[in-house]
Amino acid sequence: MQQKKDASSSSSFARDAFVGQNTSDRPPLVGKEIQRLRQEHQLTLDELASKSGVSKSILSQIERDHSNPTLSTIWRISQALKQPLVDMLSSGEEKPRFEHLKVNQTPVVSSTDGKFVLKILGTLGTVSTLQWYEFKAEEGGILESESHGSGSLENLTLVSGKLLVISGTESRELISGETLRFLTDSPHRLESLGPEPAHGFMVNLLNSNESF
Amino acid sequence: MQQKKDASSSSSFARDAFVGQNTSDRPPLVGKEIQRLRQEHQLTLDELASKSGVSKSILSQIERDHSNPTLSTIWRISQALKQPLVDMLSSGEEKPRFEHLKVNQTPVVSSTDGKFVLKILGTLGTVSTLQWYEFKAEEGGILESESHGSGSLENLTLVSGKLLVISGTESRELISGETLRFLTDSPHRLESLGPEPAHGFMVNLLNSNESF
DNA sequence: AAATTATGTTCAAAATAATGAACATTAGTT
DNA sequence: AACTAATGTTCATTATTTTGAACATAATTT
Repeated sequence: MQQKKDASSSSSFARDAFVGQNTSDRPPLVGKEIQRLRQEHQLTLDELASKSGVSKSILSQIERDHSNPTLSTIWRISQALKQPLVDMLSSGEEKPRFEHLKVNQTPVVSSTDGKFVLKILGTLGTVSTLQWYEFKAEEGGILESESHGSGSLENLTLVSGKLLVISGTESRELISGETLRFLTDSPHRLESLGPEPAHGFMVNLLNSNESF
Repeated sequence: MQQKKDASSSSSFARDAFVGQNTSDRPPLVGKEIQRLRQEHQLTLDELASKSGVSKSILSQIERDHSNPTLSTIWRISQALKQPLVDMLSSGEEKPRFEHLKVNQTPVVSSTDGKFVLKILGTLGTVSTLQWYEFKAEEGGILESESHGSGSLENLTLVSGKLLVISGTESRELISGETLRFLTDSPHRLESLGPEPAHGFMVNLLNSNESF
């Protein structure tokens, strides 16, 4: 049965077509976003239609969320607007954009004598493990670490002070502004040489196969 | 006209339905990914059908990429599989372009008037792309950045000063010692509020699917 | 091995997305 | 104000997706 068209089937779409069993949430409404992008590109419906190969009429309906576009259709539109398909779809969804850590929420590790303070700024664990830190160490402050495992990299930047780095049998002395990247597949040690406190950043990549 | 069905319209789909004018690339093939997820959840087609409200037959066809699903359909499936719709779609796309970033995804670090200084401390490119920076900005210094692409994360720690962060429509104010983690899939902007210079550290992960 | 069950695939019908042409509306000109 | 051009919306038709039932196939039980 061909049933009623356009206007009627349109409004029925918005209300009926999406009543799955997830009544709470609904599929992303891409209309607004597509319209925004099209206007940003200074395109008319006709122009976008010819660029994308999607008919003007369905574009009009999609922009007003009166149609439930096909994957292929959304994709052709996203191509014409040079927008990653995924971004277009996620634009509507409200996602947690920010994670704000207050001062006292930042984990701090310090050496036994309190002279070497390490602040854990962040961790990512998807691919391989990544961690980064800020450290401050007064003269004589020492940080001893076990091996982080084969293929682990430590990236150290000294903002101020002087720092002695010993990894395995080798050692280097860092001065303010310098960066050192080294393997941490063996025990290693950082020592603030003073006299001013050492201050810097550190990025650690564990178990990667990154080479340099 | 009802035309040929199933098997025939199926194979015709794969070849014909997608011949837009973007002949080079094609919409993501979600079939494999959906099947993988369904099996991972130990669900049969019948079970997924009743969970999602999408008929078994169309599930079968979608999994074999013999149908061009509707946004609403993909969404209902993604809900049933507890998978963010966006992840499901991007899985098929060739996204492991580990090393090679396209132009529009290359972070534009614009230090406009010299009041905002960004020091690139390091880069790693094996898994996804990782970069980290130190920044210093006197009062009024502004750093404007384009989107770093979908799934990009910026991790900002402020050592001293005051910093205003605007991403999309949201904004946050950071004070000394605080850390902010936010998505950078849209243009964003950092502004030193002064009076003392803002000094901090930034770790950017591009094209990850890390969430928080 | 036949029967039963579980699982996935195809069929005909129904619902709906997509198309091109006609229509409506607004903006700009004479 | 009427005319024209530009842009967006609705209409009738066509093409496809989606559905539920029938069918096919593989796995398990009796």
